Amino acid sequence: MAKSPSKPITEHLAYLLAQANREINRQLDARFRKEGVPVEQWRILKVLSDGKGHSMGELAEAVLLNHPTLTKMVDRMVSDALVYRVQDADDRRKVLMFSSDRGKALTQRLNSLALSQEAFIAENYGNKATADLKRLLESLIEKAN
Amino acid sequence: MAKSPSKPITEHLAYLLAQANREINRQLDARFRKEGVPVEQWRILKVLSDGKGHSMGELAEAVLLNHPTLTKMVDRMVSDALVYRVQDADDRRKVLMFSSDRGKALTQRLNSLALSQEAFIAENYGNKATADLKRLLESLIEKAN
DNA sequence: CGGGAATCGTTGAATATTCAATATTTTCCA
DNA sequence: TGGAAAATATTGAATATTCAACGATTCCCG
Repeated sequence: MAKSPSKPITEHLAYLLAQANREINRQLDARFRKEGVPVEQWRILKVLSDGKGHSMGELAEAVLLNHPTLTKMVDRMVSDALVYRVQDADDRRKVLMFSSDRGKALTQRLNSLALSQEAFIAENYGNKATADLKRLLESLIEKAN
Repeated sequence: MAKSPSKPITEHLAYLLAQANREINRQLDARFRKEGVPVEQWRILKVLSDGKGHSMGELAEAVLLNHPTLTKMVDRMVSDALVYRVQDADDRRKVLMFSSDRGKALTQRLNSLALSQEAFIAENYGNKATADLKRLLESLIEKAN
């Protein structure tokens, strides 16, 4: 009996997700390059763009970063005057994050870069395929939790 | 006119991919935990499991790592006696990587953990959905290059 | 052939991330 | 009420990744 060949790595869902994620993220990063902002900061700014004040825990969850990483990234963003911290009066363990005016202006520029990427993908990849893919991903994420 | 709400981040393909990738990778990492091996090392071992000898460039491409990161990860794996380097006789700029016996044995254990994850996903998420998702991802990856 | 340009992999320094431990505040229940 | 346990965010040390520069080899073309 020959050695079992075992499924090639390119057929594993985990690998396909990693590859697709890497590629799409690279393209988005390239668009953000001229603003000098990593994708994670866009996510943070976007979540904060409702003006409401989000705790670090909420943020970490929403932007797919763990706490210490987020803390340090926020430190940098505070240095750049994009966001600021306010201690939560109701629960003084918490810190509420807000976007500054400068942060809001940047958010709009980044949003438009991101939307243009989405449009580009939809165009090259097809509207239906894009919609189907999104739906399947949402459903996978929901099941996986 | 009210401030435009702009598309929520959870509707961006880039975000959905990042989220799904993160979740699936976490689960896989948890399974690999008892072997103490990160997912990237499994990818490397898997590519090398054809016994053929792959250059660092090939490997970097295949396992979604950039060159310096791969070099250092391979250094660690050499220390652990999982893989070894051989200078390519035909092109002495190149280094060919091979899996050791110890590496091959580990690969098999990891493969079976990975397959069990795939089975788990297929079961919870549905065979059809899984197949559809894979197909769409493959096609996205192809288009994106 | 000769030599400049390209390719391949590694290195060192700078940067970023992670893990474990900590400080602070709140919650809960005995 | 008192105090142990839980929740929240940060810190510092250890680890990993990235960027730019380098050394070695091969390619290519004048």
